[in-house]
Amino acid sequence: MTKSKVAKPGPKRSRQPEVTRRNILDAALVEFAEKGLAGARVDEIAARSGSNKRMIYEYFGNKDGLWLFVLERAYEKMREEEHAIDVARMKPEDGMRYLMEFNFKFCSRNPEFIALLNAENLHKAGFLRNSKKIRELYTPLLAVITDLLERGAKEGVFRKGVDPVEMYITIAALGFFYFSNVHTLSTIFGRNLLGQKSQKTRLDHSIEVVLGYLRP
Amino acid sequence: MTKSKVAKPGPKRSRQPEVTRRNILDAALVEFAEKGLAGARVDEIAARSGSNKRMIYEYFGNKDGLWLFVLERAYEKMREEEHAIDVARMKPEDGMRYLMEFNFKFCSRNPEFIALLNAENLHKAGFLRNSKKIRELYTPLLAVITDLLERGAKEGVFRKGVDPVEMYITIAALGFFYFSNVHTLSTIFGRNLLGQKSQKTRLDHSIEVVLGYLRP
Amino acid sequence: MTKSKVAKPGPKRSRQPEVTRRNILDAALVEFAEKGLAGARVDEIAARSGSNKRMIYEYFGNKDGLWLFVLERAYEKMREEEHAIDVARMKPEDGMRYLMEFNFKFCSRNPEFIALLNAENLHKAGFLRNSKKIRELYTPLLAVITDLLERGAKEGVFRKGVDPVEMYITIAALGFFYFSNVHTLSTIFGRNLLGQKSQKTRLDHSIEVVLGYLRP
Amino acid sequence: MTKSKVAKPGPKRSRQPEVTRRNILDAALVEFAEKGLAGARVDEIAARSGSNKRMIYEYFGNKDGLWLFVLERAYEKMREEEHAIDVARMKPEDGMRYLMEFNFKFCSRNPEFIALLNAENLHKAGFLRNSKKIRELYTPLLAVITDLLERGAKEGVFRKGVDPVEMYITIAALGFFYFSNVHTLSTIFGRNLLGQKSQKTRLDHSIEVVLGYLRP
DNA sequence: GATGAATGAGTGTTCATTCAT
DNA sequence: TATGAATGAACACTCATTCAT
Repeated sequence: MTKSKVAKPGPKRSRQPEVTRRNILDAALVEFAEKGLAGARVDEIAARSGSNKRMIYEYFGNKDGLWLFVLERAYEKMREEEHAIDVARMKPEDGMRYLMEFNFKFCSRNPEFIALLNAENLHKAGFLRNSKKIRELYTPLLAVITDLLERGAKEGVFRKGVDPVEMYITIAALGFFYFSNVHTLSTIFGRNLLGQKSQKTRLDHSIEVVLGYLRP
Repeated sequence: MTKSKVAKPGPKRSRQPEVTRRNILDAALVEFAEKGLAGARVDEIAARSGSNKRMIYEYFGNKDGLWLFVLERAYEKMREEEHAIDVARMKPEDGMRYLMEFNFKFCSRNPEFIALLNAENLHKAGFLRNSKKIRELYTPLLAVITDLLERGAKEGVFRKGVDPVEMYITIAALGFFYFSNVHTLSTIFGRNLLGQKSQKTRLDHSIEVVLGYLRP
Repeated sequence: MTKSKVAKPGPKRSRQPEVTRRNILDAALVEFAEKGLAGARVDEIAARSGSNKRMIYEYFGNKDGLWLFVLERAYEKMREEEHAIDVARMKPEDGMRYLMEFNFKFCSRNPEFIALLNAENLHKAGFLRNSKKIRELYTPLLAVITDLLERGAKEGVFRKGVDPVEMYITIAALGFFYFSNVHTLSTIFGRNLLGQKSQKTRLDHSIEVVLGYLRP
Repeated sequence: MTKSKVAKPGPKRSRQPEVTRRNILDAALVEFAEKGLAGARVDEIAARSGSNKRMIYEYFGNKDGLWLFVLERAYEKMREEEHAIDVARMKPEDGMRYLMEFNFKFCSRNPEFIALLNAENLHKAGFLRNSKKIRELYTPLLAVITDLLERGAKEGVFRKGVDPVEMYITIAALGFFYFSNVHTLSTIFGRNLLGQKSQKTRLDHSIEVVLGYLRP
């Protein structure tokens, strides 16, 4: 186990700040999502990133700073995808269906996002509240929902007077909760709710609940 | 085991195993709910409990063991309250309304339960899966929902063919998600969603969603 | 939020891995020899080494790992010195005399070695058995003894048919036991057996026992 | 010490001070011999003894006090057995043979004694030195050896001028060392030295060494 | 005399963070 | 910019010992 004193040539000194930064963020996302803020290990993030601890402190100040960056990045990603949604020309019912499917599937393929949000809620959104960046990322989904509800009501296919914020929360809940609690639910019901079939059944039911409710 | 004495230990050496045990569990519930498993501190739990660390290890083996006990106790508590629900003689619609209200308000007044469940899901329900005790506590709510759906369908006030498990998840989601994500949602929407008014609005909306969906 | 930390200067960050490592091993040897494995304190070793606890775990994994390294090093040291012995050209009787003296004096000036071996025997050689390194360090003394016995027998100055392994154990015993039990023996006999004179008397006697036995 | 009572304590509350005392000492001997003073656990001793910790402190003051009692008892036992030796009427050579066999076999069947003595030497015989009781138990073996050497010399079968104390140490060494270091030796030589055959070979060799040396 | 709950000072180990190179 | 050795505070957990019953 004797370590040589010879100065090592440095096998992978990348000297690519942006790459290093991104590698750290990627590694941190995984680690934080797996273990939460308190459970995550800076050493582990450094190892996973292929970089080293010093760089984490260089770029992000400290563990908490890194957490904030990861959180901001996760929100950005979601918002970017949400922006891609265009239901303006869809029929209200189709639009709502599409939108719920998007939300459901986003949760399905981004379990880290779920974990991150739950952790952030554990901290009473302390980081989020201090992030100007995130507060500015007002969810565009709300605008889309508002538009759909208004058009639906005007066309007589949706009931009137539905509050868009409540509708938003309901839609979010129907997707998020399932994946957020999938392990405890699977355990209690004795089924693997992450299976393809279970997910489809769940999505169909959710859509039916919302559309059933919206019908006048 | 005498439980006649008050929970607060005397000046020193109270010598009441059951009381000590309970005090530790109470303190642990608070600490775990506030900081999660990794973030919780055994020292802090000991201090809060008015006892000392050694007793924690005496009664619960280690931190993980304590976590499991706290989790089991939280589930038990919920199940006990659920058992008290009797909607057998209510009209299906009233029963459903009552049941949703119960679920919503349980989440509202037991934020620790929310935090605990989220943390347990972070661990992929690893503890839950190993707890025979909890697995046996099959949620009685499911039976109640099944009964309501059947009676409602028979009486023609509810649509037919609704899967009780899906219905259960939907109801749970509509209550749990709101309180689970209340801090991030409050931050993003810039309102205090924990206010009485917001809660009432939310509950009313949720009930309306479910009943609107169920109407044939 | 995660941990409150204050930056302290720290007077000496030597940054010399090999030196740090060695300092730890040196300190550990003393501490282990003085108090055994269970009685030794990692804190104490860190303090004596002039380094800190974290480095111990960095280099040796844990207390047991450190013990193993110390043990291995002690064996290596003995083996190195043993290698320096060259009795090939000495007359058998002189060679045997020299060899016993070496063994006796090695024990005399390496009391830590004695303590270490006794502790390891308390653990039923559990660490030794798992150390590939040590098992490979087959004692060269045995080869030397074998050669002496053979030459002596051939030359007619030593009795024939003496088992080298038994001879080895006898020689080892006559040196090791004295120093291993010197404190209890001194107490019981009411003399300081560590004195120069006592040691000389003892060595002379031991040599005489072996040579007396070996004479045909 | 009354030995009339049966060793088995009652199901609970035995109210037999002497029995409790003895059970504790028995348990402590095993625990101390297995793990040394520092490594032994008071809890474990209490559990093994079938009694409880309070009694240990009642009877022996503290852990160190218990150690001293165990040590004294071990010495007493050895001295009692040594007293049973009667070689006064044996021929010197037979006497010496018998005595070495006794010593060897005593070590063989009392490994706890070995462990205890080694531990005590680790502490530089600190406890022994403070035990008036033990210091008074001057080894009777020495007298026996002196007698044998004198008779042997007078009869012309043993060499003259052999120091009895040196002879005592040599004999002790030849028995004690083998069992004291049996695990490390077994590991290094790759044989189980505790086997019947190995022991016999060893004893025969030891006797031959001493007798070979003593012959004029 | 006996029991076992209670205690506080450790004890090995891990962590986020800093600094020399 | 990059590296990884170094640090001390904290962490989970253990121990000998005491005390109420």
